[in-house]
Amino acid sequence: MKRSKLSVFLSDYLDRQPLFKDKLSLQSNYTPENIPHREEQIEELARILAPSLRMHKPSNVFIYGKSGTGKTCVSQYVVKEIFEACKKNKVSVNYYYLNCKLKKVADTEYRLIAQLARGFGQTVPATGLPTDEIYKLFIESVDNKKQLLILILDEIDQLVNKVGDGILYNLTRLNSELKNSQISIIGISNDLMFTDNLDPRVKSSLSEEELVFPPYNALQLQDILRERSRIAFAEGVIKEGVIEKCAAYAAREHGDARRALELLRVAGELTERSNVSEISIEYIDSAENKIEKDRVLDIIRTQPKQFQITLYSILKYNGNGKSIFTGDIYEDYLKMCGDVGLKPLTQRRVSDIVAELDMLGLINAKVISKGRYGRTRQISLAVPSMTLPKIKDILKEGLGL
DNA sequence: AGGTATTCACATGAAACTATTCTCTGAGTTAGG
DNA sequence: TAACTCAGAGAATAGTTTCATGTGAATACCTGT
Repeated sequence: MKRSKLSVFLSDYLDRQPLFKDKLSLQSNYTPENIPHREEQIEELARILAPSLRMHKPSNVFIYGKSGTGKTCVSQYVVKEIFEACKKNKVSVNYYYLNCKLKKVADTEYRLIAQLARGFGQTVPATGLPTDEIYKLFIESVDNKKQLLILILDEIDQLVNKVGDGILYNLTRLNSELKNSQISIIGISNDLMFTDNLDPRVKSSLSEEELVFPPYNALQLQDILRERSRIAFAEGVIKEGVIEKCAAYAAREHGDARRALELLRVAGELTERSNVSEISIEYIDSAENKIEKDRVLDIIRTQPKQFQITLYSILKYNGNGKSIFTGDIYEDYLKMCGDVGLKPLTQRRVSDIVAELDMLGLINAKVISKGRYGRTRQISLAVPSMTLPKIKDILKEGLGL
């Protein structure tokens, strides 16, 4: 009697007290109305942006800080407040938030400007037009009335790394093209050294003001977690010490609040799934494992075939404890391409692929010199060995082996 | 022994190429008046 | 004659290839003692 079993399960599920009250508040895109331990930065940013209330162009701001230190959160919060205040006072201020890392949305100059133009009601094709045409469209749509525009560009370091700093130069120059409107830019960067290798002209005009967000320490993380968990979880489902442990884990990782919240959320999900009514410390460990495992498996699954073959070659060598070098991998890669029926890439490209796999954290690839015997990368796997069989399965499936 | 020069096996960079997707334009075609 | 179709030119973009140059240290080769 499968059916009754299932219905028992379902009604059981409904009878049980839910752990979560509002799970959304643990998701990374949630903006809380209260941001603990960032009062200073909020105040500073507000002070910088305040001239906009009088319709004066605020300075451009640059915000630095490691991931999960509340940069996005704070800037969105402050700008939104300013926007509301301006609306109340009938001051024509507008803002637009854009994450420059989003694939296919804002990760090139063309797409960034196109996305902005779209934000102001233009219909812009995804490709086909020259870039300066897009600039014209954007300027047109912004300049049709007198207004102040605050652009929040999140993770611009990624964009500039990819397409160069010309785009920032164009952006700062935009103001001279505008007759009625003015644009202020808030640039957000994870990379603390970002402006160091920037064109000095861009640097001086873009970072008129700078804000640094230090990482949270464990105690601050606890406050954040407690605050959120009050919204997210039902009363009393979190056992003693859970929050502290979450905070400690995340503090170890340069104080990333996002990680801490994710950890708590996944721990909650695991607890719920195993039919337990209280989140205990053990679940945090399994949550951490699960997050890491999911991340790795997901990355591997979504890689192109060429990457998968390369990784598979590395995997095959890994067992015997010998060090592996690019040359070995490439040889094996060629063979595998024959087996799978794919046209092999050049060694140049495979070398880049290995470097990218390293960036993704799937392998460790260190460039070493073997003296007389050349220079190469020393490669080893960087995934926990317990996930290896699963990875093999995914790769075999992806490659049709 | 100590110092310098070679040399290997790739790494790293830059530019050019390929293929795909998409717009715009203008010539040619069609249908209706 | 206005509306429509369709090919061709140009752009953006991602993924590669081609060509060129760089590089760290184990060895080979000197050199003077």
